[in-house]
Amino acid sequence: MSGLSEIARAAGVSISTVSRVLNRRAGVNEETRQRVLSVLAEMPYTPRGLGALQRTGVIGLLVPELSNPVFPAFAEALETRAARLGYSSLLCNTRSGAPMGEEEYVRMLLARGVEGMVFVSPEITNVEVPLGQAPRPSYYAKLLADGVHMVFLNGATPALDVPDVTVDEQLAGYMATRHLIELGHERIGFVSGPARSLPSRLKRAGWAAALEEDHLPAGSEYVAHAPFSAEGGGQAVAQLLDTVTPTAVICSSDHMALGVMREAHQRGISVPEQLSVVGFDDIPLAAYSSPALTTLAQPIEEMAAAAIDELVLRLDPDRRRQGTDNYTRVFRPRLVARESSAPPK
Amino acid sequence: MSGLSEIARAAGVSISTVSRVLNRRAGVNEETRQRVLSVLAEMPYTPRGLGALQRTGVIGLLVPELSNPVFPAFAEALETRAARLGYSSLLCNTRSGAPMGEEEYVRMLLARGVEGMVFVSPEITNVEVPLGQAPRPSYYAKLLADGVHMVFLNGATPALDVPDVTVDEQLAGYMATRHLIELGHERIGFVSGPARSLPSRLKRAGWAAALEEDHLPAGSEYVAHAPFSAEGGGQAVAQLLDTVTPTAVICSSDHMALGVMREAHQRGISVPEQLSVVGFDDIPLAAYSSPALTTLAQPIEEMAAAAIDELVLRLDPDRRRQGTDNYTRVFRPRLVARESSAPPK
DNA sequence: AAGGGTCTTGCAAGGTTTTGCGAGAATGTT
DNA sequence: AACATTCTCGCAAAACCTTGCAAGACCCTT
Repeated sequence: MSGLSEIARAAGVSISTVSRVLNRRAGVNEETRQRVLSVLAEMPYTPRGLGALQRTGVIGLLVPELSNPVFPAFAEALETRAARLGYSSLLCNTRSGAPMGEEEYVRMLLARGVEGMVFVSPEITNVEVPLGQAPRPSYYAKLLADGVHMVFLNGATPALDVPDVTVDEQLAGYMATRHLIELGHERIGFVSGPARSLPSRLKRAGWAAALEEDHLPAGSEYVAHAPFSAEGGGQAVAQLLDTVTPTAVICSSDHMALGVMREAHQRGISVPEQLSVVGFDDIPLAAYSSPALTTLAQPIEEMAAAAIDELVLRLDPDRRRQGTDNYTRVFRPRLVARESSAPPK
Repeated sequence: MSGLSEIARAAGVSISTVSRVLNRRAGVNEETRQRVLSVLAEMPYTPRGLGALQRTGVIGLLVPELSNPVFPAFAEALETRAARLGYSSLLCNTRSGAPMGEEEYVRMLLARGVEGMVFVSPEITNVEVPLGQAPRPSYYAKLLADGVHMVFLNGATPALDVPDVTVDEQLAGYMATRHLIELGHERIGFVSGPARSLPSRLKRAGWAAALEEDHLPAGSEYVAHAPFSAEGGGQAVAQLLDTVTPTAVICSSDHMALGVMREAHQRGISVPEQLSVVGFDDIPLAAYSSPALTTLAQPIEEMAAAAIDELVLRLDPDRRRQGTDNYTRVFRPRLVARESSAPPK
């Protein structure tokens, strides 16, 4: 949240020059312009006095993609809740195009005068860092230091004092696996998202814990990594079917689970008779696949409400939380047993 | 494009009062507030600071909802194309909450300094106006007069000189029905969206035309209206199955078609053996249902590219289209025959 | 009817951004 | 080398927005 004067000082130019750069006016040397722009990249410009409506009633929502239906579902739930509290939402798809990363979108939103933002499955969860350790704080720390209000949804990190709302991924992995074990399965694969994804690693931990309780195999040969997509799910399950021939798999997302079921269908493997499939998310369409998908539901509405409420609490000067301490809410996933899981033949 | 002082003068209040209204501060009489707001509706407020930023590189995307996966798909395609041309996108879900209508979102986007916008299936298509007649121009005309750049995607109206990109809905209805006729079906129902929806009415016209060519029944008893949702599809097909017992149905959207297939499944009616189903949109998940959905594909990528290119053409002063004449591009839908359609038993 | 309280609104001070203007630097011309 | 032209960029004034404060209006109580 830097005004014109801070940026001018950092760039070693006058306020006027910064103003000219921002307004794309002529009369600024290209070299100077670049210097100002690079400073601007470091400290996002948020007009303060003029035009900078402090209470704009607008918040930003950042989702990583739109093709997995869980993100539109979260977006809609967040928007609905925000609208009820008098805020309108600007939605940004951070992986929409190569040139724009999450960071650039944040800067753009700040310049557009959003009061705060909700990050859904933020970039910060994609890190090659052992479980338990804290990843590099990256630019979120800077935003935080600048007093930008934000909330993480399904993507916390202990390194940052940001309120976060998440579903218990590890418990989800455990519950899904437990469900399959109780049905009598003994070879249970994990169709996982990329290895760098923290949620996938947490789910795997839960999966392994459940299996080890019953002395069932939980080695890495039972885990196949692939991108978060239906195609990825198909690829990953193909790999498992070609090697360890599981009788059941759990998946990192419903979206991947749909790919799994399609691959099974194409191979003539019937679900659930020959292969049980458990998804994760409970996207609205999960009930509409056939067989209807057994899945671990994230309480999307409740989580969205919690995230928005927490953000608004910090936005609203009247009811601003006293100690803005690290606020974490963990939601329990809920098993929704439908048709895609059954005892093995 | 008015500053605070113009608005204050127009509303007959002081600048301070307008400022307070804009910032939602307490201490303004409700009556006064409404007066200011109504003036604000007439002359949108654009603070010098932001409004002066002529080339913000930001465009707005307005979609009616997010639960039907076709809209996220369009949004992502639009964003990707825009990003490639150096524009970042702000996405708004106009039906996210009761209080915010499309119109308010437009105003908000304008105040946030967007350069132009793409309306996907805009409100204007929801009108109780006979086919061929022009609906009331509504507030779009005012935007147009103010020089706001916009493009309609799947929602044109001849009354407005706005470039538009659409799929040929009537042809889609015709092609879907033709496909089923050629398979040998004779009782073909139409699971339609609400009667006020122009696209649904166009599809119905195509459906009726195909049926009448072969002297097959095309009466209103073969048409069931329901909201655009999976639940709606289920309700509508239930109504048809209880009355005219069609051997095949076409649907206003894939989303509805999924509901149709679920309802059939629950009634023990097998698809496609006992009921053929043809959807519309070719959402990414259509290939992942089972049976995989036969559908009429909208060329989403191409349409999105056409819409963005047209908008950017008008935005960019260098390559601005000379005669900004009414530009319309109509895309042909494409039949994607998958598993949900087959000859009747 | 007077007094006190609350609500509403404009004024003016204070902070922020834009812009006209001029000085200095860089480049071109004679 | 001297001068003219153009370009850059800061200064300072103007324009603009926010906010504390006080005056006026309205209502209720005494």
